Amino acid sequence: MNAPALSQARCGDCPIRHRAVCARCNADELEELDGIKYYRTYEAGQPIIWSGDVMNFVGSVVSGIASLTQTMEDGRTQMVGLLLPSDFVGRPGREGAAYDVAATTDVVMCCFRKKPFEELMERTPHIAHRLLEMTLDELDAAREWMLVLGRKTAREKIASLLAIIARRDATLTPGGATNRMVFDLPLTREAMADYLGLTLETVSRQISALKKDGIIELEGKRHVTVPDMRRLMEEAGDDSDGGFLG
Amino acid sequence: MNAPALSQARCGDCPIRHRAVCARCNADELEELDGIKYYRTYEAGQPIIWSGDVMNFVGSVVSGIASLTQTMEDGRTQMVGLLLPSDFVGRPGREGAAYDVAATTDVVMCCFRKKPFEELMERTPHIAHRLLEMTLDELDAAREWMLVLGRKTAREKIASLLAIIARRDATLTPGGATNRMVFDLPLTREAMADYLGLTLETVSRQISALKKDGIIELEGKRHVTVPDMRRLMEEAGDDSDGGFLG
DNA sequence: CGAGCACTTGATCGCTTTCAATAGCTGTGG
DNA sequence: CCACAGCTATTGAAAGCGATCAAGTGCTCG
Repeated sequence: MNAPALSQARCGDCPIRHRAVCARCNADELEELDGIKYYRTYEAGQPIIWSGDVMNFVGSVVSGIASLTQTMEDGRTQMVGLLLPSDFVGRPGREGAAYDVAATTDVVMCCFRKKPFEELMERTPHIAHRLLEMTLDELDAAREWMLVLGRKTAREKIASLLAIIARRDATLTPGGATNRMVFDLPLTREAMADYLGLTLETVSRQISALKKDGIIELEGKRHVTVPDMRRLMEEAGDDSDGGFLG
Repeated sequence: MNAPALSQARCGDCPIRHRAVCARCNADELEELDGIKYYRTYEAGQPIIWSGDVMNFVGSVVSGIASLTQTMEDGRTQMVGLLLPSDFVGRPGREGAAYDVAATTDVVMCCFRKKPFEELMERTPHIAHRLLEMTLDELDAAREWMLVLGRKTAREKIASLLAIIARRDATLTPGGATNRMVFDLPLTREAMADYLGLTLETVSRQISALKKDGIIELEGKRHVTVPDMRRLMEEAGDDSDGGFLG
């Protein structure tokens, strides 16, 4: 993590410049954002926000992965979102946080104090418009996940998760989407279970089964090779390849 | 259904005027909307939009209930949203529909041709801002539902659904939220199953069980009395009363 | 009166959970 | 250097919950 370097970084050099909430901003608007932004870093496993807390800031994930989770009184937890670089955290116009946010890997956040950001958004349609677009995308993702949670088998759930991670990796990697994909799992078995609505034992079993059937290859616990994405998509129960390949 | 009357209705008299996407519009803006809007009615069971179709319009549900569903090739379906009066249908800035939309009860929609609406939105922050707000609310609802789908038991799922319907009824009814609630189920057992990620047999069994245990009373198949909302909320597994009562 | 539909109820099956033991890895301290 | 604690992950055996298969009820409508 190069947080110290980042804390002086200009928005123009920002790695998520073209995908985050500020994607549509012009030079003047960026200048304003520059004035109210600050960076924060979190180590893997650390909480970022507690559900119910007053939100003093909103912001974007610059690097690393964070998770959004809900917990019931008896301890059952469900991950309701995975936050990747450029994803937005916090809801303008609301006081308290609705979910727990935690760093899954080491995370760097670009934060804005909430009030100034809200004021800036009021008079900057570029930001409001981009935020609407991002929120609609998240809503689509959440609804896609509802199908996974409600109707897919354990094996299909695992395959769906691996496919999503592979796809996201493809968008960040030069070379992009190919039929053979190699990536590292950013989640523990328990985090995968929380995301998929399963137990960690079932996750482990199904990963072993996919490995035995040659759908995936494992090196260590986290390094995954998918020799044939098409087969993985079939296992996920998605129609055709979900648009993964051209 | 009084669609003929509605087709001449002015926005000022609209029953969802203060909650829909046009909630923040001033008189001039309403005038513009008035010019591009038209009403359409759908009978219970009819499709409104097919997933993948080109969307020619967007719009608001004026009365009745519509459902948003996803379907896998093998026929498994998951409802991903319930559209109530004032809810918005369609996504500005996207060509095709992502989900099937169908009328669950008889439905009246206030429609806008997509292009003119998008243009109007570009120069009307009041609309864009309200749409962002509504989308954020829907995202919260979707995430709450992810917890239901991923982690709750069949009995808790049914209780959660009944609680949500009761709560929505309370917001529309004079008198509002009380500890004793009476309402009609707007969904068939099958639709409830699709929403909850269950089979219709399990839905039926759990409703019978809740009845046997005195959590609910049934008159016919659809008319529900909840003698004690607190008990229902407990069955749903929600912390305390979910803010239902003051 | 019979067809069609929504719903209920029963019996059985099987997938996922639960409970439990073990393996592999990393870091710490004797 | 090895022992041991602590953590993540794997694997096995048994239990339970919801799905599946199947029959039957009650209602509406032609």
